[in-house]
Amino acid sequence: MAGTRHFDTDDVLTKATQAFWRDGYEATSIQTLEAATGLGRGSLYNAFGDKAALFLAVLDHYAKTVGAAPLAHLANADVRAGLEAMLRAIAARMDTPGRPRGCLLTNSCLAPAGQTEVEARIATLMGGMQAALEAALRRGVETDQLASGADVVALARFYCAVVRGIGVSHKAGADLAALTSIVDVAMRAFPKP
Amino acid sequence: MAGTRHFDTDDVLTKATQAFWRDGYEATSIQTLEAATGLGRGSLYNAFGDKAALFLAVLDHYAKTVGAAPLAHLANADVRAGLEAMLRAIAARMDTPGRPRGCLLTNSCLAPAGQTEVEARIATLMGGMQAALEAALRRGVETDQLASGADVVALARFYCAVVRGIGVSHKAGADLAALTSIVDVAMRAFPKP
DNA sequence: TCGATTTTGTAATGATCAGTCAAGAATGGC
DNA sequence: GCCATTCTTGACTGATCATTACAAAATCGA
Repeated sequence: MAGTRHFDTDDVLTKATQAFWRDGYEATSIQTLEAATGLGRGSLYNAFGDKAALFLAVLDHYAKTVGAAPLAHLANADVRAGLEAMLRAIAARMDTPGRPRGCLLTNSCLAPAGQTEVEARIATLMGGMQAALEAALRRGVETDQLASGADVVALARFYCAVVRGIGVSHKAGADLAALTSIVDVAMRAFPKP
Repeated sequence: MAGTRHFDTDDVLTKATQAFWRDGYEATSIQTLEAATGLGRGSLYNAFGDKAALFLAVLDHYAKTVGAAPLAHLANADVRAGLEAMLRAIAARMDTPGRPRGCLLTNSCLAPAGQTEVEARIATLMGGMQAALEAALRRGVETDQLASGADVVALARFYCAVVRGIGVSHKAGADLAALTSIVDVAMRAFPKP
């Protein structure tokens, strides 16, 4: 029953992402991944390498799909509106039923396996979001939507922290109404032009 | 070498807290706890029960010591000043060298132990902080420091999320300057009287 | 001083973990 | 149609895990 690959890599990564997202890196065993993906042990090791390498592939896949989607709102010409839309999109998507709770990156950031490479990748991917926020805010300064003295780095750090706080709150059981009320208050920290 | 207890319960709990805080519930083995506390396997099981029961004791010990300390600032008559002092104290304490990164409760919430009793305890302890914030903010409304229409529940949720976001940011590598800049921005969301 | 009780150290248990390996099976190039 | 290559399967390995059982040792009440 072999010779050519029996599965689609993206599909397997999506299923593996669900498993890691739901249970965390350490609590997700190879056996769990076999059941989640439908692949055998050997196929997983043959296609992705060891568990840490598979997790790195999962992190990248998550960042490209789930993580990147809300960032598109930052392209809005109105920086404040774009930021708010991004936050609301993040809150709304978290609430979709059947989806693992919280954010995979945030969850994994706090459950390090001692794998330095994994920690570095998480830091890189998280830094990407902060960089995107900084870029959008800097554009806001250039277009006079924010005062020229606005501390865009501090603002980016803050809204990054809010996103992470929303992830933790959701993981801890918060519902959509609670998450959106956090967004409401967070937007009051946005500086006037 | 036995007959009477050779250790102080609080001291052992403090050492066990460090271990769980640093590595997380699952990554902390009984062997690690033996080394961290200086106790043998038998003593640990005899004194605390199984690993989950020990972790519950650790969570309570953490909440009573590390977690409760910053909340004292909320007793300030000036609600806004008390809240800001609490946030700054949390940020400052996180930065102390040698201390495990992040917040034990937040870390444990995101890296679930699979034990429902543990998860329930974490939710309870986290809820305690939100309740303390709500009480302080409600007092602010009663003393006309906040407008009577202020949504104290939403504000409490928001500042709770900020604290969690600060914890994640610190775990992810943020330094004291970064954490305090998050506090600076967060305080701008506090409503004017 | 002596027996009952509690604590401690150590060894052993069964389960589960990540990772490996050899053999079988199906494909593609020729 | 055949061979080399690639993929899958399933059993296996050694390590580590939490937990228990048991015996030695030390204290306390009498």
